[in-house]
Amino acid sequence: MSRADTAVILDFETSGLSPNTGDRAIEIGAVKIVEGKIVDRFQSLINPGMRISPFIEDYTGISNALLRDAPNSEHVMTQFADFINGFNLVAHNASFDKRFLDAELQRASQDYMGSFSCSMLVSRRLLQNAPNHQLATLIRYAGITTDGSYHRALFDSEMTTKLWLYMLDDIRNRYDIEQISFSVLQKLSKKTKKSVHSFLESCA
DNA sequence: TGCCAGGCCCTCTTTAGGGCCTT
Repeated sequence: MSRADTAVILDFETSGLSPNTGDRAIEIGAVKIVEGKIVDRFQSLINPGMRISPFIEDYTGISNALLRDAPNSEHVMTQFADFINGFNLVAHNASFDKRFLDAELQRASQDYMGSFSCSMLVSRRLLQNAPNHQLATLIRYAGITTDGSYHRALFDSEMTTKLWLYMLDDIRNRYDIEQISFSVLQKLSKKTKKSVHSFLESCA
């Protein structure tokens, strides 16, 4: 059984919303957890080979001047493929990060074997009383302290990691499940809101 | 020329529309 508390939690900053319309990754951050403990981190700016918009400069705080001297995608993604090797992956709104991960890895002729789970989909099932399911809102809702700025890749992946571990604890405490498998979290995302409780009780 | 993401989820649904979430 592969454990839900052993994974790489990642986050991309990008030039826009879709690699299909020419957008590129400009920063990647990731946290590696093994049995609930942080064992490694990964962070790098990525030179996208194009100028990013003033909106993205403002949104992320990452400037064109910073990116000019950053390593290219092939270099960064080759290192990152090694970092995630053998691990399952988590991201907040994973469908977004998966699209960029796939596109940037392909450029570097790299691949990965792990499966993806989405902290946002899990939170929609588990934290149904949260005001919304934006990462920053969920962090506040969970009472997790912060000491940095959102919209940077490593900080967001650190926050997603804390949220992920908070939700695993929540499941353990509420449903008395000793060990949660990664596949249970993936299945949880596909349950209807109403069926979450009975599903988790059946896992206990 | 004009437009430009896409997957998930809810509901006034399923022959669809619109909000959420990510940058």
